[in-house]
Amino acid sequence: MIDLNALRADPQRFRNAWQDRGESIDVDSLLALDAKVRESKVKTEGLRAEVNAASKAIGAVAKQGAAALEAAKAKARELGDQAKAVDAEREVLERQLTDKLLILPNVCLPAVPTGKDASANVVSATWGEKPQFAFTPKAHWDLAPALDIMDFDRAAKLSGSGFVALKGAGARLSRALISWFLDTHTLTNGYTEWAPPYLVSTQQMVGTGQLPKFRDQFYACRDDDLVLIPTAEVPITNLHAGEILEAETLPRKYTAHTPCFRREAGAAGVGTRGMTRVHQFDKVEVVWLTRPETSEADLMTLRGHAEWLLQQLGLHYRVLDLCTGDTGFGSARTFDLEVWAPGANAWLEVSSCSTFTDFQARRANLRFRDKGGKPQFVHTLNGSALALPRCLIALIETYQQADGSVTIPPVLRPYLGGLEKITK
RNA sequence: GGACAGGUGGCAGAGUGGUCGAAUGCGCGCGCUUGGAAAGCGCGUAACGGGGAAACUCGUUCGGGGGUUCGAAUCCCUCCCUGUCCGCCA
Repeated sequence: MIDLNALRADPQRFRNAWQDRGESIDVDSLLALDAKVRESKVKTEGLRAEVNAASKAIGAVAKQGAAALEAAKAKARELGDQAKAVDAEREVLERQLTDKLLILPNVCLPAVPTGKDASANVVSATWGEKPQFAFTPKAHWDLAPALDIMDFDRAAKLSGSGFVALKGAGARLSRALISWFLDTHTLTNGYTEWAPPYLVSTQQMVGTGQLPKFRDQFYACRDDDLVLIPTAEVPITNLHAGEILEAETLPRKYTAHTPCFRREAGAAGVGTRGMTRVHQFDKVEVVWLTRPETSEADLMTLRGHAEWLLQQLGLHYRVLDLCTGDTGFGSARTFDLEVWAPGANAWLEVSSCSTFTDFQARRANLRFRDKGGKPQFVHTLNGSALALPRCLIALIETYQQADGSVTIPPVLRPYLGGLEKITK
C-alpha cells in the first residue's frame, strides 16, 4: 500500500510514477475521496466527543433526581443515534478508499529504467558464455524422459497438464539442489531457515500484495478460507505481520524451501513446454526485513546471493534490470536472473529479486523501532534463490553429453552420494 | 470433532458496568548517585488516526465482528486462536 500522506503531499510524483508503469490512475478522484473520508471523520468524532461528555456528566445529574436523569439519558441517546448515523457513512467511504488503495501498485525507485514493457528491460550483467556443443543439444523435454528422470505423461494422468513427476536421479537432483541452496544460505550467507505452512489465510495474501488484485493466480481451498502459497514470500514475509521488531534485530534474513502453487491462468502456449512453466514447483526463497536506509544496498547483496549459486553451478546467466512497465505490482525495483537453456534455446527466469520498500510492510503492518523511538515500517525484500525446475532444465541441457547422459557439477556431488553422471 | 479454561500495553500480569488507556513488575529513555559501571533512587514511556505552527487536543483500539446500555476490558451473541482433557489419526 502506498503512503496516503505522501500522496497528499506530492500527488504529481505519484501521477508520474504510475504513468511510467503504464497505469492510468485517477489521482484526483482518489484525493477527493480521501478528503471526504476525513471530513466525515471529523464530523463523527465531534459527535462522539459530545456523547462521551454527556455520558460522563450523567453521574452528577443522577443526584438531581429521576426526572433530570431521564432527560439527560434521552439527550445522550439522541446524540448517540446521530453519531451512529454519521459513522455509518464514514465507514462506507473509508471502505471505498481502502478498496482503491489496495489495488494501487507501488512506485518504482528513481534508478529503475523507464519503459513500457519487457522490451525496455536492461541487461545489467551477464556471466559466463553460451556452452558450445559438437552435436545438436536436446531440450529437457526430450532428454529427461529418455533418461527416465522426468515423467510428464503420468503427471498429466494424475493432475492434468502443467505438472511433472520427477523420478530417480531427477528427484534426487532436485532434492540435492534444495539442500545445497539452503545450506549455502544458512551456513555462508547468514540466513535463518524456516519451514512454513504451505496453506495460508487470505489475509496473508493481502499483506504481500497478491490480493485483492490477483485472485485468479492461485489455488484456493474455499471451504476453509485457505490458499495454497504461490511462493514462500507469502508466509515468510508475513511471519512478523502486526509486530514491532527491535531495530537491532534487523535485518532479518530468512530462507525457506517450499513448493509453490500457481494456476498460471492465461499463460498457456508460449514458453510452457516441458517443465518450464508448471502449476507446482519447488523454490528456495530468501526474504529480508530491513531498515529503509539500507534496503537498496541490501537488494544488491540479496541478488548476489542468488547469482553466486548460478556461478557455482557453472550456468550461463544474465541479469535484467526490469523497467517501470515490467516491474511487478508491489515491487519498487526488480532484478530478474535468467539462465541460458541451450536445448530449449531460451533464457529462463530462475530468480526475481525485488525490494518492496514499505509497500508490503504497510499492508502487513510490519514495523520496527529504534530504542526509545517511534515505530516505523520496515522494508521487505525477497528473491528466489533459486527456483528449482528451471535450474534443473538448465543443468540438464547445459551438461548433456553426446550419448544423452548428463554430468553433475562438482558442487552438487556431495549431495548426490558422489554421483558424477546421470545415465540411462 | 466434543468438554472445560483462557486471549489485556514491547514483554509478563492485575483489573466484573462510569473515577480505566488500564495497577504492578520487567524492559526501554532521561536524571541523581559513582572515578567509571552495577545496584539504588526519582521522573518518563502503548498504537493508530483527525485538528493544530506548536503547546496541545479530540477520536478509536483490551483476539475479530455484532449486540445491550446514557456509558463496556468488564454483560450477551458469534467467529477465530491458545492451553488442558476426551475422541480421531500420519
